[in-house]
Amino acid sequence: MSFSIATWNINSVRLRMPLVEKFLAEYQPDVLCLQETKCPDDLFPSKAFRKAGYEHIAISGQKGYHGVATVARRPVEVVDRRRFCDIDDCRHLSIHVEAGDREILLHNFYVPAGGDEPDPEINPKFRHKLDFVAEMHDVTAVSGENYSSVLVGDLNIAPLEHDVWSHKQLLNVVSHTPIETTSFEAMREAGGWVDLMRQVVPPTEKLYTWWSYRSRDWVASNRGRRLDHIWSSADLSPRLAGIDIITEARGWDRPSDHVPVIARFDL
DNA sequence: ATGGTTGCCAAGCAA
Repeated sequence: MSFSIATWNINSVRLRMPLVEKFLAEYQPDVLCLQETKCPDDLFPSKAFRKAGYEHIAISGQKGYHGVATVARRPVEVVDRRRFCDIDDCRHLSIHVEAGDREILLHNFYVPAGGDEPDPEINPKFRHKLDFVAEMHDVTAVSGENYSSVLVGDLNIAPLEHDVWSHKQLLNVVSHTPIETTSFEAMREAGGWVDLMRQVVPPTEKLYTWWSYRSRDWVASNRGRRLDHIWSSADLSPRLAGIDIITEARGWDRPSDHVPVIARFDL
């Protein structure tokens, strides 16, 4: 059977619910992981999700900032809402979901953006980001005979040279500094995670999931970055049927600055 | 080098 998982930093789920509905109707992923919902749990638009066929909803939200949610067309069981760096931010949610011949442990992450100054000594937000990634080292790709792991989210780091529009010009820009990209890749490899987007698209090819709001014409300038990621345990990688980056969503009315990414599996 | 935009909510802060 086919099974698909989508991830999307929505930048306010309530404001963009019409776009979420459009996306779900058009692409019908089995599971959708959202980040930056900016919505307390009691105000989450559950009704609209149920109406769209996504009756199973796990949320970890707070007022105004951060927040993650995982919605699905089949039952999900919350495994954990982990706190990182001893801060109460809602940046992680993990669930179990049945998919074909196996159970999947699915992590939904919103890694701190890190502020503007890429120096942990003077910028506490950058320090927090580095500490957060360091703490992610013990989030590992657990797998067994009928058990696999997937990790998705807005990880706010573009690790490879062609994950940004200009490697040279972004080397000192938060999201692509060597200290971030090195620890990010080390963390991914230590956890046993496979970068599924790069399994499909060779690292020599440009690949973006985010385009800044601060540009007159995001299409013409095309100064994107790959900040959103889908990783899996090694056993799932041969079952990947494809990756879809829904770039057109950046051009929808009042869009998020991130676009959805979908991984399709044959299970 | 700087400023560019958006969303939170009603002033700046975070991204």
